[in-house]
Amino acid sequence: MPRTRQTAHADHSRDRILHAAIREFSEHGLAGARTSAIASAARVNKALLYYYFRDKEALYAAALEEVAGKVADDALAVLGLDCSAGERVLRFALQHFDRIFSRHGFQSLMQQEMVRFRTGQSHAMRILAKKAFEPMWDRTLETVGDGIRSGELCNVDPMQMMYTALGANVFFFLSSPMVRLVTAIDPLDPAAVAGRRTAAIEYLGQTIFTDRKRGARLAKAVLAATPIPENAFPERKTA
Amino acid sequence: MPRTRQTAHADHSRDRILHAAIREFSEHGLAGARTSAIASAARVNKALLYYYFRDKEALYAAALEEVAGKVADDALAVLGLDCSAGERVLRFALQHFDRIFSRHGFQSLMQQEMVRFRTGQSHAMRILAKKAFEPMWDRTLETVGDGIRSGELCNVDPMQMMYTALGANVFFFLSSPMVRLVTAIDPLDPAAVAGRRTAAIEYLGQTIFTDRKRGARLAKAVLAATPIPENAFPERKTA
DNA sequence: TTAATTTAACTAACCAGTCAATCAATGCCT
DNA sequence: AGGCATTGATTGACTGGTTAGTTAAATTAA
Repeated sequence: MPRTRQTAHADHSRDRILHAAIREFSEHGLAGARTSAIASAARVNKALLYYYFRDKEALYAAALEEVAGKVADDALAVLGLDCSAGERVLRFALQHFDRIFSRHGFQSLMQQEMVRFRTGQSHAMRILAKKAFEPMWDRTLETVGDGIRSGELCNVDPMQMMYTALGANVFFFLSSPMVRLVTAIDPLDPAAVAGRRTAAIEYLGQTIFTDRKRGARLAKAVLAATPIPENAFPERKTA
Repeated sequence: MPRTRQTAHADHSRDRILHAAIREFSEHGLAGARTSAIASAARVNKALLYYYFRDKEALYAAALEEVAGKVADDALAVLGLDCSAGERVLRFALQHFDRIFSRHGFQSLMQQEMVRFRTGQSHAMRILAKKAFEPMWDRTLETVGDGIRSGELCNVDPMQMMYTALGANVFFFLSSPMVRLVTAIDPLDPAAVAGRRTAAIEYLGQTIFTDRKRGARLAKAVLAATPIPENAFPERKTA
């Protein structure tokens, strides 16, 4: 069907709502988010939210889906790269780090949803799992498996490997507010982030490859080839 | 001041409220928690909450403080044990794992608070940092430093070591709802938890000690000496 | 009696969600 | 071309239910 100028403009509104929602939900959670805040951030009347989305929860689900979709697309692109399995794993971990840094709202949303899901009140998550995480997961295990079979990677349980690799990334950002309060260091200072980024990937390189030298070399190469992305989703100034 | 039977009973009510609050807040967050739900879970009239606590936020702060205090006490006890620095670090990491498992509410509460703090709307956190986390943190760095100086532990940045060790624990539990949906495995099944617990500590033993054999041996010993605790805070049955 | 503890009943504010009305393109008819 | 109905997009004003927080009275222990 042909896009008229009107429906194009409408899409634009819908989009602004969705992105305002991602921000608001990631900062305040489902219960804490205010629909009026979303509307005004999107520069739109509150009733318009209900024109495009059934209710608050549907908007929340749409926000989650948008985020998960982007994450999965990015990840699949990296895992489909034309390089060795080991390098793909390194790039995957690096992308994971960079995403949490540059789009912290995404991570925040997912984390909150995990907690909500755990307490047995989330339906959205099932959809996300099928649509975004399952393909990503399968592809990751496949890649690690390839690496092990070819002898490039150490023969350890791929799942345990992922816990270590991704857990360190998540925890670094998760703990940063507390670390900033307790120590004199600000872990989110650009230099500190860059340092941790390098440390995490080099550490992974030295840990998962059978040939440690090669792992270290690859880690350095991947880091050199991948600049730190801009923070696309900066914290809002506190009023 | 002498404890009368009346004030003892009062403390009991206050205590029930506090623990009901920990549960409710950890499951629903500050905004999602309902004061009436807390009151009825504590088998108490809602007005009593406001007799003991100024308002919802004060109750939330008290819940956080209670949790952080317990965590810090437990941790300091382990770090003060009469054994080698390396063993203390292993025990510390194991205790961290066991705490997240057996008192998931604690972890959930802390995580939510980190997000809240990050968006610049938390005052409670500053108090926690000084009261609970700073002593714990100092003591941990001290212990790792001792281990390095005595040659027992590898000379790596203690902070990076902690990110790896604790991050893996947090991430294992954080990701479990998603893993359960995506794979056929339930990571929270007792056997799976026990497996991950062993893997995490043995991995740490093999990674941070200069003498890997000794690290592996110590890890096994510590695991053997520490039974998995009961889940003191089981998930509520979903209605 | 007195002071600490506990409650039933109430209120004020807030907030998700609705509705009727308006606005702006698009196409149609003559 | 110019009016005119149609359809989609958007809004201001409203409401009903929920929930944090209050109050004044009742209960209990010492």
